[in-house]
Amino acid sequence: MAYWLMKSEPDVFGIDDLAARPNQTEPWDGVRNYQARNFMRAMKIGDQIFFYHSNTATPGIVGIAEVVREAYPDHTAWNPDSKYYDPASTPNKPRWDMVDVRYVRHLKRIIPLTELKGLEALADMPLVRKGNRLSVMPVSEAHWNLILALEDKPRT
DNA sequence: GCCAACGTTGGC
DNA sequence: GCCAACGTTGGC
Repeated sequence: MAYWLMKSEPDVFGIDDLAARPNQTEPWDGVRNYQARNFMRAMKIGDQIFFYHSNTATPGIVGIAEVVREAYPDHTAWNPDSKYYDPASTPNKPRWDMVDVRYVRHLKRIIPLTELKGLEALADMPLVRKGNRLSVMPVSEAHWNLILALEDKPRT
């Protein structure tokens, strides 16, 4: 089993929105970056995901989700009315994929980006590197466990 | 709202 | 294939 981190803007679709969906499940559509898409293609059912809130007052990891359907074509790319429309993608030759993710739980507290940046052990995590804009990224098992342990610790 | 960093596009 | 211009991300 692998671990991932996926970013979303809470004003658009936050973890509370995921928890409120039927079956607490939602297709992760709208990814229009090749690197992020390729990571989604590598996801397997049961993989665990850190749900990250970006573009908000306190960006950080807020909860956990899991993969319940592996990569399949993102049909929003074919819809001219969608803000994710990409005329280069067609049903015969889909360019973009998505996965379905299901809510698992909120973390006991938000783990803010500022706190993650302060941890030497996470220095090589793409998330904390300057200028990183990847919206989907792998998380090593060591990092996953380290970050999970933070939710029971008071902020340092 | 600003703007640094980065990915993509398209002219040549 | 290069690279300038442009658009987007996302922290602050």
